[in-house]
Amino acid sequence: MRSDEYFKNRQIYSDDISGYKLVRRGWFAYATNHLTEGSIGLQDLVETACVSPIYTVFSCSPEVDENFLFRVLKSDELIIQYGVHDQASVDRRGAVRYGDFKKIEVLLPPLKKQQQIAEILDEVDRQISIAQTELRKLVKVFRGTLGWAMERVSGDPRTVWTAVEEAGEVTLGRQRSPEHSEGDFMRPYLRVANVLDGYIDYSDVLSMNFTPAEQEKYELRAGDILLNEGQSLELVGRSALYDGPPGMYFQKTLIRFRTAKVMPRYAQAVFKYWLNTGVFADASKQATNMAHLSAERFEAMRFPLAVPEIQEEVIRSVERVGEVRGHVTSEVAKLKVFRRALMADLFGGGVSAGRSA
DNA sequence: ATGGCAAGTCGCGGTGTTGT
DNA sequence: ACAACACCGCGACTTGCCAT
Repeated sequence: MRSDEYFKNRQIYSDDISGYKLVRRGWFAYATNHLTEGSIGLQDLVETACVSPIYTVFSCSPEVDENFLFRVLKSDELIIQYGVHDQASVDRRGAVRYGDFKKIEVLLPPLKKQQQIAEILDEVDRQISIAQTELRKLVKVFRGTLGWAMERVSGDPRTVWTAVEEAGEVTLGRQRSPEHSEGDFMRPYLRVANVLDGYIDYSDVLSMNFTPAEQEKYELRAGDILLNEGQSLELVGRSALYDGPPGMYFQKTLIRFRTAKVMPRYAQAVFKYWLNTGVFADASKQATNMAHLSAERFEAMRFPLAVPEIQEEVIRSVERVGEVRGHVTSEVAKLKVFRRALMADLFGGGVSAGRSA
């Protein structure tokens, strides 16, 4: 994409671009020292573009469909190949010289077949992007629904307003420190990176040592709500309900809210509403490069104790939207699997082997 | 000892320049 | 033109000082 679109309000490229390389429409360019990260592209925006001299520029021969080749060059399989040819230098990353790059072998079906494959992949990608647009709309619907539900809460005369600390128990997690990085009681713990908007991501869980006494204090129970204590202003207060098994702990960048007075899912909806409407942002303190909602300020926030019937109403309306969201999300996941299977076929499919570049 | 938060580190997606 | 080397800005995450 264009540099000035990617970097809004600042110029990244040199003032003098006379040394830049030209890339015609249909040509490829890859960042010589970042190829292992998949930094390769097909120029299809304008007749002629230019890139920093660090890029290697090439075009393909007439028996190769560039859209097809682009898909292949971007595939996981080839990105692994790039790693093999990467020559690391002192710096963070090495480079893949064109001399090595051009020797990488790829399966090359007849031109007609290449075009078919590229079309199918285009279609799958289009479907994925439609579903993702749908998801974005649902996020708005969700906001609206939640806002409406919370109005019901504040409009109900039976709702009692109380401090967060009265509505439940607020605890900060255990701080990380080198002395806890090993020991006899290594236990998994959650941190900011795991607590996303409304759900917990377990794909990267770290562990540290928790003594039995600490385990008692920091163990999570189903129904606990975890909130981000500090981060950028928009992310402070992002929360999710913990519904996993015992044996999981949490770190100090998270605040735990444990309640017996209201339904946990209702409480999480309230926190989500606070996140949406900037209530958390207002309560946080912005330091030089990080915002913090302290446990103290959180405890003092005014929490609406709605009657059970209204709580259930909030949970139901939020869940209805959540269900549709779940369907679309799994649709996207399926399309991605389908796409991967197609690519895998291409690499294990035993079509005649050829060479490109 | 606890917890608030300033400041540091590191990864990532980018960028250049210099010597041969 | 290529190979090697070097840096930037930002955000995510960690460290550890300091006040209570």
